[in-house]
Amino acid sequence: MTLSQVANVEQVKQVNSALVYRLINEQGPLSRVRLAELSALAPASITKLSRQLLEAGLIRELEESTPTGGRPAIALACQDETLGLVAGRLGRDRLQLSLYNLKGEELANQQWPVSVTEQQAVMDQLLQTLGDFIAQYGQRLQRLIAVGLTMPGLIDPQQGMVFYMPRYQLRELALGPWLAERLGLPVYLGNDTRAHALAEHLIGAAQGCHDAILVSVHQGTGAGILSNGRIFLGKNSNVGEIGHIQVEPFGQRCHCGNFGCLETIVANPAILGRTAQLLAQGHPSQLAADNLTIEALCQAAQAGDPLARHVLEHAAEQLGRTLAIMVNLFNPQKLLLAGEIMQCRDILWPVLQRCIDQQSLPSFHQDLPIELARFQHAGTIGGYALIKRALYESDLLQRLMTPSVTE
Amino acid sequence: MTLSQVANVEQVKQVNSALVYRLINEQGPLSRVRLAELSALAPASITKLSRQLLEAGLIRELEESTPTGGRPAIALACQDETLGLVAGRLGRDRLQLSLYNLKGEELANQQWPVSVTEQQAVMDQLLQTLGDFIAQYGQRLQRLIAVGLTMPGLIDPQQGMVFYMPRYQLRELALGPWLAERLGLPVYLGNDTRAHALAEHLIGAAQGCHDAILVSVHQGTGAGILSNGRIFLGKNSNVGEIGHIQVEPFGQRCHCGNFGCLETIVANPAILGRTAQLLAQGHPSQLAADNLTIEALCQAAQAGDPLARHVLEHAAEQLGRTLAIMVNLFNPQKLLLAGEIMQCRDILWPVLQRCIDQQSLPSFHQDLPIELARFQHAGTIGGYALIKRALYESDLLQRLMTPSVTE
DNA sequence: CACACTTATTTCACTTCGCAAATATAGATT
DNA sequence: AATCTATATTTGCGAAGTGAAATAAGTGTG
Repeated sequence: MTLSQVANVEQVKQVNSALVYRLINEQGPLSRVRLAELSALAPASITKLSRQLLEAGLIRELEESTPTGGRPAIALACQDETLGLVAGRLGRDRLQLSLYNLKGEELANQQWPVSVTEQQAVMDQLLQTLGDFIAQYGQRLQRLIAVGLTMPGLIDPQQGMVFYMPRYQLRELALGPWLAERLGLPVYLGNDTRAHALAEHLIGAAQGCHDAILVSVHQGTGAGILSNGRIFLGKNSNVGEIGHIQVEPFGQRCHCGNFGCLETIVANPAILGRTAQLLAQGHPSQLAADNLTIEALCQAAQAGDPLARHVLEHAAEQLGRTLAIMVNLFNPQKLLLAGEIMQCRDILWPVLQRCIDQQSLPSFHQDLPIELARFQHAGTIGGYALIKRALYESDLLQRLMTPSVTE
Repeated sequence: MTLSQVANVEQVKQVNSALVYRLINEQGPLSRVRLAELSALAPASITKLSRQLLEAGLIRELEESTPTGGRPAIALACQDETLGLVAGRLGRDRLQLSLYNLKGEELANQQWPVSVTEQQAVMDQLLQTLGDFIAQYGQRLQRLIAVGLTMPGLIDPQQGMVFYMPRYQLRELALGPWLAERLGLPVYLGNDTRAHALAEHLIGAAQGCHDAILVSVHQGTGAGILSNGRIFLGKNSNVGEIGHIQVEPFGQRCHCGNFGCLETIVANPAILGRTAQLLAQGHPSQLAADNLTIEALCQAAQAGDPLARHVLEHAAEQLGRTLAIMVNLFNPQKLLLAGEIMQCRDILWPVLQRCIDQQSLPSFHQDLPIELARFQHAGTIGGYALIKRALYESDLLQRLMTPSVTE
């Protein structure tokens, strides 16, 4: 049962080079002296570490010298325009792929419908499409370092394994290693909402925020919980499936079998369903029953339509209760919300705020901002975040610094 | 903002010596070879580390030789009978102190009423009592290594600070350092319920269980959440105050100001209050209104008294909902329950089980045992757990291994 | 009883880490 | 041109873990 987190001397270097790399990345171009200050490492160590990062092509020296009294500092910056990655999201009916440089700029993107629903077929299409995409766009970068792939489903990011994704009948499939071997690139897998939260942490609205919660409302409702700068995953790596928290003991039956799950009230289909139902009952509204979309609903609500407002406020009420519980249980510094309905901020926010204020501990909700997420769709940015994190956490970085054995 | 978790070579040793110490502690007497296998360290390293632990008097060599074909192995065991600690709990109206050896055996215990309610007076009484207790019982051990003190209140264990404990008007008080300086011993502080959960993890019902939740129902309701072998504390170190999760939107007013908090239904005073109320309304019961205790309630319930059963089942229903939410949000491997009402296991468990089964994700509640905690009162064992953890996490261990500067 | 055999532990030479101090560097200042 | 100053690098050191070899301490065997 050996819980050995044994440490050895090499790991020290791994941790420190990752730290230096992260500092350069996050705090802009830095001189070696400044790095030494920030990292609390000795200048000599910075010299050694930065040399290796330079040799690996992960950072570069800038030319411009800042005018100080003495020897000009050489600023170190990340080599983040010529290095990049392929990020993908395998959604319920489409596959999106993007090429990012490490800076986070999207250099190319494309998407394809996925009509197959059987395991091997999906795997084949995924591999084929990825291969083609890399062949087509790969040379826009000097070097492609990895592939980050996200999907709505239960994922074990450690093993690169898809535990369960019903849409394509995936079950305990070691997709990561399978792709990695065939593509000749490291492949990182993750749940899309959790990866989205990570993206908010790294380059979005949760920057500098070690404890935050992202709630994303689309077809379902999911959350990504940042705790101490890390995604909280729990025993099975899948904490955040808040859609099936029961909020109405005698509520509607959910497809999961239980009653009154959050997803039966707060999720696009549920919201539209309830709207349609109320319309059919003859409640007055400017909405047309035949072309009901979230977009239309939001516009109507903002225009003052009582039915639209009512539906959204009802959803906000239950979402707010769930948020309040999460605030009590995770004590975050910030709440982020994503999803089409969030454009009705003016309608939703007051309800959410009231719920949280009334239903969570004062010391937990004081100064707790509720904000729009920077990325409103989980998209491919989550895949980018997976790779960025891997660089920061030294496993991928180490791979890039040791000239690989295979090539 | 320097997030520097910079690593240096010394830390490697700290981590490894803590690992070796922990292995010896948890996996019984071990030979050096076996330790090398378990820890994945080289035998040479084990020799060096174990020598230092021996010199510090933290472990000892056993005499008995096991009959193998070759040179007999020297078993290393923890020096856990002659080393010990003082553990205390500062409750709402009393102070309990115990002397434990490192094995966890209680060698002495005593308690005192605390009638003062003002900050300096409590501090003085605490210091005085601790000093006397140590003077009286300290020599039962070869060495007293630390003091572990728990209390119901908001604690910052890192700083040894009491954020907030209304009973004694404590607020942002650096009690740990204050006591440590005067007692000449390291003092560790912690919230009692969280420390209780830690005790369950280290020597109680959650041994070998990296993810578990303890819910304790006494005057209030609190939880200790073990995640990945550590107590989950959140940003302010106080995650687990579940008593103020709203479970009944239109419920009773709670002393915290909100309505329908869990504590207005599930907590000894709430349960007794509701019982009294129903009795007053004339509901038939064998209970006497004038001498209502949890003990009496439980006995009545087990004897089949309908009112007592009803009250307990109602509480279980709300507790179950809360547990289900926590299961969804933390994905534990085990649930532990503590408190006097838990003696009515036969009545409570089925309700809790049903709630969890109906209101949490199947993959999260499959094979999720609900058990009685080993320790039913938060007592002084939490203080013992704080010290034990400090030993395992290398900060206290390191202090014991370097012959201290002060003496 | 001497000898081989087996297993456990220690020793020793080696590499790596980070570190402190000394040294080199490159531009600004005088 | 000499000096100043902040920056970067080199050097030598101590401490970490490691692997191989040496040593220790028993058991079995002829």
